[in-house]
Amino acid sequence: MTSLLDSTKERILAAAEELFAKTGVPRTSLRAITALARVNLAAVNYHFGSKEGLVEAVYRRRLEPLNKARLRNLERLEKKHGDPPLEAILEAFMLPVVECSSDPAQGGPTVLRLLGQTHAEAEESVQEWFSGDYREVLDRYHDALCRALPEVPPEEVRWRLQFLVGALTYPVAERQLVELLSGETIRARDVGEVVQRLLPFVAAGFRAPSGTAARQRKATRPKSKRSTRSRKTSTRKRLNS
Amino acid sequence: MTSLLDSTKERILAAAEELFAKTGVPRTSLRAITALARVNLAAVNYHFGSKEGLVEAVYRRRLEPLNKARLRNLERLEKKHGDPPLEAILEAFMLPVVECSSDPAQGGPTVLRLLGQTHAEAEESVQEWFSGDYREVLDRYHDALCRALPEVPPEEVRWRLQFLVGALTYPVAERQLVELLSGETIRARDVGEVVQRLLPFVAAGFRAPSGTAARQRKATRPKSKRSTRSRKTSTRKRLNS
DNA sequence: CCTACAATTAAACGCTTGTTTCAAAAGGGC
DNA sequence: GCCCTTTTGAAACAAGCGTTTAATTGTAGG
Repeated sequence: MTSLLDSTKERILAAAEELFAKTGVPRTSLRAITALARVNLAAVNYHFGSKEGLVEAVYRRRLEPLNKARLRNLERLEKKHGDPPLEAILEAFMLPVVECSSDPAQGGPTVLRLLGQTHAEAEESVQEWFSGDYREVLDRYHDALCRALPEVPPEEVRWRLQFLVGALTYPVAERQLVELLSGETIRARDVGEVVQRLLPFVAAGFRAPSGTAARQRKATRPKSKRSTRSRKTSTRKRLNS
Repeated sequence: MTSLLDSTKERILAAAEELFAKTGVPRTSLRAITALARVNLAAVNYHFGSKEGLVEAVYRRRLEPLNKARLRNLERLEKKHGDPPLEAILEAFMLPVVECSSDPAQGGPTVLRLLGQTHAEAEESVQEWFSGDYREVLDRYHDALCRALPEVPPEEVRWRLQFLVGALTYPVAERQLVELLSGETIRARDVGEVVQRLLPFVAAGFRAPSGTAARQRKATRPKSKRSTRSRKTSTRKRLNS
């Protein structure tokens, strides 16, 4: 029983993580992993049972602490304020991503591409357990957000939480693609910058009057002349066609 | 030269699209595709040269019209108003997604999973040409958005455009995952609903005061009345720690 | 009818994949 | 020393992959 930091097991995990993040799980062969980790091919099946077992271990190692940190942050927040303000909640949700991606011991930047691939890869076994942990996180944050936004219907909050996840995951995971698409204009120095820019954006989004239930117009009126209602009807018209 | 609608070529494209969307490109074998399309295995290499050629054709068939529609919408919009209002621009960007996903002839719902996988799959050849067309779209919309939002710095607009793409792509592409995570609470009847809910969200986000430009003004109290401005300083403090 | 080209077919190619086998080496406990 | 368990090692396995070949069929044009 060797619990050294660079044991065979750990080296496999590190190599697999790197290659999974770079080229995706299905395109990464065990031989490429074991070559990079400088271990024997059979070691993967010995330590993890199968490739799928390795995949799950790789994801679990990173996503579990992330979700735990999110829950811990929220708990601490709710202990301080009874009902934390919106920005604090959003920050509690997003900051763990920054933390783990700036700490090499927690995986560094590669983790994020991994996170982004979680959704698309659709690795059956991963999504299974992942949805369990992750769902609890989303539920807890949904509750907190609903208390912070009493004027927004809970169903709408759920949607916006999904929008947040999308807006957070995509630019963070596909940074290189984003940079390619935006030329030199956007160059995220670190994930912290992404979050810092994302926070005001989603905070305002969460506070927006709900599109479906908005008979009320308490919103701050932008300088625009076009009323909020006029575009809505035009939207709905086209959507129903 | 058979240009029938269910020629071998078309049947391959349809089958490939379906399987790519369901299980991803690398996990979909040519044999599975040709079996579903009920054509010979060699037909793929005959008509598309290689698997990569098929992948590119599948993506191109859907994404090219989508991007074209986005450009066309924006053009028409700018002809009507000189500087279109924010919501109209966002709508012009998002609606083509709805249209193509509700029209089976344009691909129907599967297109969206395909779209979502574009980013994660990192299929080399696809991203190459895709980034060309797509970048033009993003650039044009960036210009329009900047004119609609003179108070937001152009760089910030670029970021927010990326957030929009993420928020649009993720729930739309991973609908089944989203539903799994949110239980019965969220059930998107169609993509139109997603867009309809997303529009007010991102519109408010785009209008939010820029987090970076608004350096250290007087800090109002965060607790007071949901002041829009006070949150920024507290955020920055924690992010810099 | 015949020619030429397009399209389809069945079979095989070489290669890579994940996994297994079995023997050798290493690591304590007594 | 020895024994037993854990871990590594090299080699092979069957299965699946994308691709190619070569023979066949289909379909106009002269």
